[in-house]
Amino acid sequence: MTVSTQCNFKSHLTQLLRQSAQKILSSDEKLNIELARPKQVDHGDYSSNLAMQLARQMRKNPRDIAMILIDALPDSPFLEKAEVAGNGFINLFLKASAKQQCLPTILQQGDQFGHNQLGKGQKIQIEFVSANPTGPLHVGHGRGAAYGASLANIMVANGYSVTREYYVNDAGRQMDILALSTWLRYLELCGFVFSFPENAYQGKYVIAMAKLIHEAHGHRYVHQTDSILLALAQVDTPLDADEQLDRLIAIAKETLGEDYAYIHNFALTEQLGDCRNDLMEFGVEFDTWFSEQSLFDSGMVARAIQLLDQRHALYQQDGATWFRSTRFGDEKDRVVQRENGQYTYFASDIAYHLNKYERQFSHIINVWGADHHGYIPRVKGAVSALGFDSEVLEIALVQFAILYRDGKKVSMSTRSGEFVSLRELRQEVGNDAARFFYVLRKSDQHLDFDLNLAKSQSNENPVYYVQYAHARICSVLTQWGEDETELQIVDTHLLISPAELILLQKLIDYPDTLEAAARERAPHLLAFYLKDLASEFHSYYNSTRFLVLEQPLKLARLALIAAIKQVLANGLKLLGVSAPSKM
RNA sequence: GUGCCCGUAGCUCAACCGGAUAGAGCACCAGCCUUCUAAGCUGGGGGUUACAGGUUCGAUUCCUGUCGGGCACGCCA
Repeated sequence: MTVSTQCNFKSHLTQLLRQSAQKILSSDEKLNIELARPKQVDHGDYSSNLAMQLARQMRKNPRDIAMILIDALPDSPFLEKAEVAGNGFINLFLKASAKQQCLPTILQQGDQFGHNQLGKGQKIQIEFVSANPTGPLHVGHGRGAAYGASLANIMVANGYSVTREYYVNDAGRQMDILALSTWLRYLELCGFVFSFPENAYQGKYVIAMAKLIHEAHGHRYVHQTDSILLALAQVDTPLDADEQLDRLIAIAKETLGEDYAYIHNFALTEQLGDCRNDLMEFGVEFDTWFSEQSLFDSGMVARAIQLLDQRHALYQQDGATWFRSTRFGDEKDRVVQRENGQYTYFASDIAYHLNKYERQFSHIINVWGADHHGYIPRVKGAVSALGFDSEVLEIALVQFAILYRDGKKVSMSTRSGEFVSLRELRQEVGNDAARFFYVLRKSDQHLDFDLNLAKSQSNENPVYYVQYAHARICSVLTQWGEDETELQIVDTHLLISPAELILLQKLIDYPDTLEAAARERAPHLLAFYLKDLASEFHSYYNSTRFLVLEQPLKLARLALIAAIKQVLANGLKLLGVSAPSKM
């Protein structure tokens, strides 16, 4: 790959420094040369601390080393000058012509500009959202969705072959509680009176499902209600609330017989469909919806546990089967099969990860809510115990979004039905604002989501700032009225004002930013970049007129803003945000 | 109590795996529309990076301790 095809000056200059260092150092050791973009313009376009790093082993003054390195730099058509500064920084200045020649490249590459082959087509899996299908997605899930979807797009742009996956917890107790809740609401609709259990699902959507069943099938699923009504009436029992609920579930299963599966399946299908639809509208799509139940049906869970047993990672105690996760750094061992013979959630998760590894991904990224961090050692431990490289598995923790309404924290609980749904949020602030807002901070930081602010006049939302820059450029190009493809071949050497050179450099930074966002699994870097680029553009817009009389100057400037438009659109696309041509 | 994450301007957040004078936005103050979209721009004030030590040429970043906040510590999922 040549410099001009990607405007990749960073790697070009790194190569120059490496060659220079190799001339000086006789030994052929590995050099970690990192070029930084200095904050101040008089520190050059790129700077290196290489001389300081070498100071100790060479036993020389960093400044002296820097001088030697600069003298040994190979010739480059792009390098204007190299200076020693500060304690021994090497500051590198690009020629204006080097920056200018990138414009045609950007315009010709279009929506591919910034993309690279870092991933070399390696298969990578990103599993995200994976919320229990027991109710609507809430704003916390929204963050995981926005993060995962953006990260997936970014990885694709970096040359990875990405599988987006949603793990559907369709096998556990939570689903039973949903089925029970639905049936009880249904019984209410059929005229039965009782107090609905507090720890069952309270949401209105449960009543809506019950209504659908009632409308379609009348009283068909009432069956014999004596035992359930009796159980519901038994307030004063020695059982605690959870045990009560389990008892109700058992009664429901017994009473409904084969019809229990219908209610269960109906609720699952309904909620999963709602979830899928919600995400699709949010611009979040998956390649695979992986069913937990399928792991049981296919015997995968039994096979995984058996495999652990063969590797002597299990033992029996108190009637249960335990996994020796303490061997792998966990605080305590974990049960995989209960005294009653039932597998735990952890058991199916082990099977799921066995399945993931058997699919041979080079990287497996699990996007989890930060409340699951305690779960990491046991899952990684299980992976190691199965004989796989646990480094392949990465856990990206996403902190929850904390909602604020009228300056007060909104408490959220799915059970009580007191939460703000993702759908509600999207309707109120729009998909674009929600997507951008979600990735506007580091994923492992708490996100304070001020509903009033998000709902209020949108000019306070940074997404509009970026979109506005795009729309302004579109407007100018429309008024120019000529064919944009002409701009791919214009002479750009007239772009020499400070603002123009800053903008050119900013555009050149885009591929580096995209690479860093992938390497660090950090979409927020892209969001911040876009804000910066938009800021530089708005400033330029106010200081410089584009549609001037001089043809060459006009074309050069139009080429510049057309390239800015392209990069803004490319970045927004990766974040799942639209790039409007009018606002 | 134990473990993990975090603590940066009044508020919300950055800071490119240890670099140069710690940066934006919001809010506040003062300016800019007969010229390509004012959802914009220009300028200004605002900091002992929670605190105390340590490591080194150099620390917001790494180590130790203290204080403060979040989360997790089930034969739940």
